[in-house]
Amino acid sequence: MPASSFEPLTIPPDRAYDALHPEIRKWIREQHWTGLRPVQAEATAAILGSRGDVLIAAGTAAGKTEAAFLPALTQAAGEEGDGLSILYVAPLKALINDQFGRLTELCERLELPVVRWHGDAPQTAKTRLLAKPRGIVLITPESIEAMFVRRAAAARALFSRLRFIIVDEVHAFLGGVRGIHLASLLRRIDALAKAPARRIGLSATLGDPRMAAAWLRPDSPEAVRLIAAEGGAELQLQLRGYLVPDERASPAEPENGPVTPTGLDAIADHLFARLRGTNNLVFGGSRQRVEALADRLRRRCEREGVPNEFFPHHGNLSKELREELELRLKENRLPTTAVCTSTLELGIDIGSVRSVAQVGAPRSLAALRQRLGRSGRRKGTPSILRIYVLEEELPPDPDPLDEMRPAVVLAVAAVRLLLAKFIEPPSGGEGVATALLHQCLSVIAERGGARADALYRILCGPGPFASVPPALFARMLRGMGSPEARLIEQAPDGLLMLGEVGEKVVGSRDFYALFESSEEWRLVNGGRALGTIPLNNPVAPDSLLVFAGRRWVVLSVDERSRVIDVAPHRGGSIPAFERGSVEPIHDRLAAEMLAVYRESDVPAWLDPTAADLLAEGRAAFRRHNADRIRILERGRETHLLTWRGTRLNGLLAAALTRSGLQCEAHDLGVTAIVERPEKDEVQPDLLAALEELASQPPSPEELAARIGAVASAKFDNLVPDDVLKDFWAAGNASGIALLPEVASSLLAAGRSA
DNA sequence: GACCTGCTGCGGTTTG
Repeated sequence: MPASSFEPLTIPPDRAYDALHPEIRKWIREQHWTGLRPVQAEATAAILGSRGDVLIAAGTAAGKTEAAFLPALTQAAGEEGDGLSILYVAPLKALINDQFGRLTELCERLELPVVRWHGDAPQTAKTRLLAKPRGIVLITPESIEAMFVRRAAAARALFSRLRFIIVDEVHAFLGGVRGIHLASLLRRIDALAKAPARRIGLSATLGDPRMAAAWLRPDSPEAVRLIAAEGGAELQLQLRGYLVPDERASPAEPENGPVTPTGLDAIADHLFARLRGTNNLVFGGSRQRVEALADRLRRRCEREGVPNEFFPHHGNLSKELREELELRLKENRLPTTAVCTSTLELGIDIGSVRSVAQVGAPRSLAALRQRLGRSGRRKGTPSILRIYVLEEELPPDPDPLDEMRPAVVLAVAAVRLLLAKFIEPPSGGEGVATALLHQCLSVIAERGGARADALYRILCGPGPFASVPPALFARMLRGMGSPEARLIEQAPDGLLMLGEVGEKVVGSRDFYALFESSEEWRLVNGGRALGTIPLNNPVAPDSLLVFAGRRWVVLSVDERSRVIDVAPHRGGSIPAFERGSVEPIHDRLAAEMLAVYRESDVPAWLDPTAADLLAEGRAAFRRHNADRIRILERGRETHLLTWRGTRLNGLLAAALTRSGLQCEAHDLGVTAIVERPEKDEVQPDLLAALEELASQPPSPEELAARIGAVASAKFDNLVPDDVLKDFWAAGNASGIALLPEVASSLLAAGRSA
């Protein structure tokens, strides 16, 4: 972002403190702060010394919230009613509650009301605010949506004079349907106001700040002032490898038998030895593995006769159990290790931890960074990261891909990119159609009716729907108004109103959030809620479960209320949580894996087993000549080594179905399964398919028509089929355009004889 | 062979 696009600051950062409200300066002195941190001084200068938007990107402990609020409150102080001064938007209710606690005292002194506005927040404060709207509201995107749909008049009264919109954890809104939703809501808030409010974004460290700036202010991202701070803690790092027996080779466990011993036992032993006595986070990768690890660690404590200090934390555990653990970490009185999924990644206040462990190779550098940021936050203490990777013992006639030890190589590649400070850009494309349909219904509900041209103008200017052409928009509206859909209907004067089905959709409690939620069973022990498991998980009385780090026997199952009553038990099987797809890896991480295979240096941060596995993988890579040859045959299967990320491999696999091939995408590329393995050549149709792909690639529309499952987001089933395919085609066009190049390089590199 | 996030308004009852 060129500095020349800004007007000069009227306040230099070293004078920022003096520009703050006298009452705030007094408050700062009472906190015994030695002064403003650099990020806070810069942000104060930018917010009080200019009129533009500001993006603050810094690590977890840099004091970002104060950097935004101290100057914003300085301007809001003394403002009288008829509208809010500051709207703060956060992705989590817990974050809103944290900030509320930190702001109340200061706002009281400034005589500014501050109100929490989310589903669990007290109603009385909301009602009081509506009587005299002023001050600060802390809110979730879904509650903004609800306000537009249910209390349009209140929305106008609250938002018409806003000075600032502060968005916390901006990185959590980039590249997802929830971010599209919020961006659209911010646009609609601006439309209510006499003058658009300034926007302040708070974010973790970003790979490319320009993308966050474009999200924050789509019509002039170049004018968003960026304030960035690098976290500088020393990093202590180890990658540990574990070789486990091939579980497919061993006979199946009898039902209700003991939990299969795996490499997790060895990992649990190491975690027990290293983490006991301090606070730590262990990221397990899946809820099932979190449960398995926490269970092993707890039993380990029992065996040693010491108090348990290892507890699970994931999205299926009840709020009570999770908050108990969060409080125990924050209070820091008893040593505590949370074994978690990504639940403890975002900025809930749990204090600093001694170390972070990652079980399984990291697949996202953005997430790895965020996780690592949880340790080494105090001055002079290092960040400690341990990565544990499992590989299976090879069968007598192994597959070349297994021989290449991809898990260990992926972990090495991820650490190299971590050290190179690479962070992947947000992935985009999905959910645009769902969000646009949803916002059309929402605007019609807000206004009690709207003309098509007004809808287009309100929603499709600069922002998440900017690239939607009027003709496609019109087709979507026509589809929504069709006799089968009945989402909307047109009055004789042309006004679009909600139709019979539209009324039902908008009236549902399920309308406000744009992400899916499945119905789940509640697990209860003696009246105490333990958490939930998905509905598709079959359980019956006498079934055994491992949940919340303990073993349970099912006492009763109540179909109607979806409650499972359980009691503690010794023995059990691990619940099979809902299975989805794998977490995608980025092109750059796949390319780094190739670099790791090609080179021969062994990083000092590998333990002996990891070093052996890396050497084994590299030897297999050379043996298969995989640097030169990218088409590897093995019986029925032909591996195409693309060294590309998950998204492109998925498109390649889909494109090859055009020639009748069955393909599977994975981390090293795509595997085609051919019909007649007795032929000792590559099936001519695979080579022909690649040649055709190189010379005559499918158009995005053609590929969209071929793919059955383009519907993935919440309201996609309400979007007309042909319209949905056009949105999919538009979202994937850039990836599809790369297919000829990928096909050509596969062919040029050659194939195994 | 994945994870996470959120939720109105009304009428009734209870409580300070």
